[in-house]
Order: sequence, then structure tokens, then C-alpha cells
Amino acid sequence: MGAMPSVPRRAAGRPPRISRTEIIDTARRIVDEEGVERLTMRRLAGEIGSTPMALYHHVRDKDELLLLLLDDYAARMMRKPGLPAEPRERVVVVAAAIRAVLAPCPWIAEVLTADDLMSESALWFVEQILDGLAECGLSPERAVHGYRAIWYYTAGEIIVRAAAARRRAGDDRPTYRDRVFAGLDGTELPRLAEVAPQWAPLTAQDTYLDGLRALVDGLTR
Amino acid sequence: MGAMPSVPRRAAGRPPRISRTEIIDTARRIVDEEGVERLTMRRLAGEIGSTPMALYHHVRDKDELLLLLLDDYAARMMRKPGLPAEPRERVVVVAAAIRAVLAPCPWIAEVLTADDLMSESALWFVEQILDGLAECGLSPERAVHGYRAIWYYTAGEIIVRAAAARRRAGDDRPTYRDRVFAGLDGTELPRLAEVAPQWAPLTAQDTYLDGLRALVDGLTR
DNA sequence: ACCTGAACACCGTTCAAGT
DNA sequence: ACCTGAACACCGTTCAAGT
Repeated sequence: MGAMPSVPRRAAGRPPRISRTEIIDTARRIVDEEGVERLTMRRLAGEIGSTPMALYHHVRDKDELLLLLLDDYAARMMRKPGLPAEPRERVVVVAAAIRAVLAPCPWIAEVLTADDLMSESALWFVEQILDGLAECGLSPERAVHGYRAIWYYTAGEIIVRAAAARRRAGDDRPTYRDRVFAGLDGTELPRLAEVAPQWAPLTAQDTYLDGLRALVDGLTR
Repeated sequence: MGAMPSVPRRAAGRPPRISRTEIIDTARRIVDEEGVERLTMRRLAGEIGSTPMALYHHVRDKDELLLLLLDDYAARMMRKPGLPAEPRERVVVVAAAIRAVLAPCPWIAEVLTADDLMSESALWFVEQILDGLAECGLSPERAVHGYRAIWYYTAGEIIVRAAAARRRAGDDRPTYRDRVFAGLDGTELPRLAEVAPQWAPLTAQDTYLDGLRALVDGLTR
């Protein structure tokens, strides 16, 4: 999606040999093929046929590179959903759209910890959430806090589920949680004992929308 | 919290100069004082007055060390709060207690995103949340989903805020977000443009409890 | 059994210099 | 303005040897 806010200024001097676009495209390929942990500045520079330090002329540091990568991913994946007239439902639909784009991208968890999803392509989504909350009568300040609560919930859901999936992959040994549940004291912890056998299937269910609706209802009451 | 599965066997040979206890105590001090990213095997060994490789005689690798640290931390920090009679308020108080323990120690949240239950010491807290939700009329299944929603929100809040704090520390250069905000189109994104100047202070405010109350209200309506 | 020193194969980033 | 090479200050872990 759109150009970066600060478009590199063409001015006198040596013409650039590598571009931010080339950097991001190559980084994306490495991440897609081998995972985010294999993306290093040195490896990336080598792949481009340049030196690590040339990269620092186009991105501030590795964190910014990861942010740009997330932005790039979001820009090519984000599709604006149709907006319901009812403002609360609009908030739900837009938050769910953000989550739908980010959830299947496994390396994202590490970048998501950036303190907001504040890339260019996400702005429209944030705007819709703020607008929906405002139309429900929230002040601008409370709308921002409401958006943040929704973002916490969404980021948490994505990160926790991604970590669970990562851990589940290729490992049949009983987890630490299995062992804890096995030794559960049903008289001291009756609610847990009651649901313990169902815990795995229950927590595997996708209930993001239910929780999101509860949160939005609570925020706009 | 229980003994480790493999207790070091006392046998013939050279007497140990360092112990697993000393390793964990020192590691905890480093993490408490300077953050988990400063905990390295080399640094830890230096602090103990030994060598990196001596550590590998007492822990399998750095991952195991972090797991041991998590166990240790959970066991000594969790204090049961007083429980209000009103079930919704009970849920709020218990969730806030979990968050209060984990927030100053964000590295733990990143480790424990793998499972939603980190250890035996957390079970009592989960039980109270399930019980509060059940008393509000939720079925056992819906109570588990409600607990998960609260956990997503809590884990997300801790992780996002921790990342923001990390990013903020000692860096005055404008962030990526600053640049995105600077180029904001106020006619297309009026709500965002309105709050943009206030974004940093607004998102720095601690509104965990507000969001939590909204979520719990929404879950128990 | 426990510990050491050296080495391997890496990191991200700064700095000064080149074109 | 853009790029390079060398260097800085680190990593986790393996290996072979010492006590």
C-alpha cells in the first residue's frame, strides 16, 4: 500500500545501488522460505549482493526492517471489509478483519509486540474502530483506550494461539499442562477438575469473535 | 513448586563448586535488575565466578534455564488476593492479580504464551476466574472461553506494553509511527487526525482495569 | 564428576574512509 | 548520497583437555 511517509529524496550524489523495495522483497523471501529467525542483516545483505552496512542507509535498524516487512505483508493482504451501519458491529467486523489477516502469518508474533499496529495500511482499520466507538458515544480519549483494549485482546489471541501451535507441532510428549491437570485436586479446584478433560478441545476452539463481541459490548455500554 | 524431574545424582568424583540453586538465584537477580535480554550464559557464568561451560553441567541449555527461572518466579510471587463476594468483581480482582505479578516481569509472559497455564501456582487463580464466571451463570464451557478471552487480553496488554517500554528506552529519534502520523491525511482519517497529537500520552496511560471490566461485563451479560 | 580454555560459527551496529 | 571494510562488542555451544 501507499508510499512511505518519508519518500527518499532524490538529490545530488551517488545513485543508489539497492532500494528499500529490493531489501523488503528479499527479506520477505527469506522469511517465507526459512522463517524469521533466519533473517539477519548479514544474510540479507549477502543475498542482495551488498554489505550489511548498505542496508542501514535504507532502514534505521533491524526492528524497522521487521516493521516494514509487517507493513508490506499487511499492505498486500488487507482488504477493506464492507462496513455495517451499526457502529458496534462495524468495530467487530473491522477488528476481525485485522485478526484474519495477521493470524495465519506465524512470524508476526515477534513484530506484533511493536506497540501498535500502526503501519500505513492499518490506519484505515484503526480509523474505523475509532469512528465506530465514537459513534457509540465514547469521547476521543475513551475511543483510543477502547481501540487499545481491542488491540491487546487481538494481539494476545494471535500470539498465544501461534505459540500453542508452534509447540504442538511435531511433539507428542505430554505437555507440562497435561501433567499438572493429571494431578489436579478436585476438592480444592472443582471448577478446573470439571473442565480438565475438555480443556484441550475447548481451548482449541476459535472463540475470538465471542470474546471480541463481549469486549466491544462492555466498552460501549 | 515440585522438584525437578532429574535431581542431580551425588556420586563419586570431584565435588561441585556451583549448584543449580546458585545458578537460578544469580540468573533471577540479573533478570530482575537488567532484564531478560541481558541474561547470557557468559554473563551469568562471570557473575558466579565460573565459566560458561560449567553451567552446562547443571542445566541442559539456555531454554531449560529460562523454564527453571519461570518456575521459580511463579512459586515465590503468587499471593492469593482477598476475594470479593460479587462474582464479577472477583474475576476482575483475580485477573488483575495475575497481571500485577506478570507485568513487572514481562519476559515471563513471553515464555508462558505457550500454554495458558504456566504452573501449579497459577491454578488457584484460574479456578477463581472459572468460579466467578460460573456464578454469573455461564456454563462450564463458556466459562473456559471467558477465561481464555481474559487471558488473551491480559497477555496482550503485558506483551504490548513491555515492547513499547523497551522501544522507548533511551531513543529520541522519531519512530516509524511518528513518521506515519506525520503524514496523516486528516480528511480521509479524521478520527485519527484528531487524536494523533495525544496518541503517545493516551496510550501510555494504564487502562488495563477499564478494559478488563468492560470485557468481564460483556462476558457475563 | 566437575571444571577450564580455546575455538567455532555466528550476531547487530558503529566508525572512518572511499566514490 | 551512497557504499565499503574493518572493527567492536558481543552471542550459544562444542570439543578436548585437565583435576
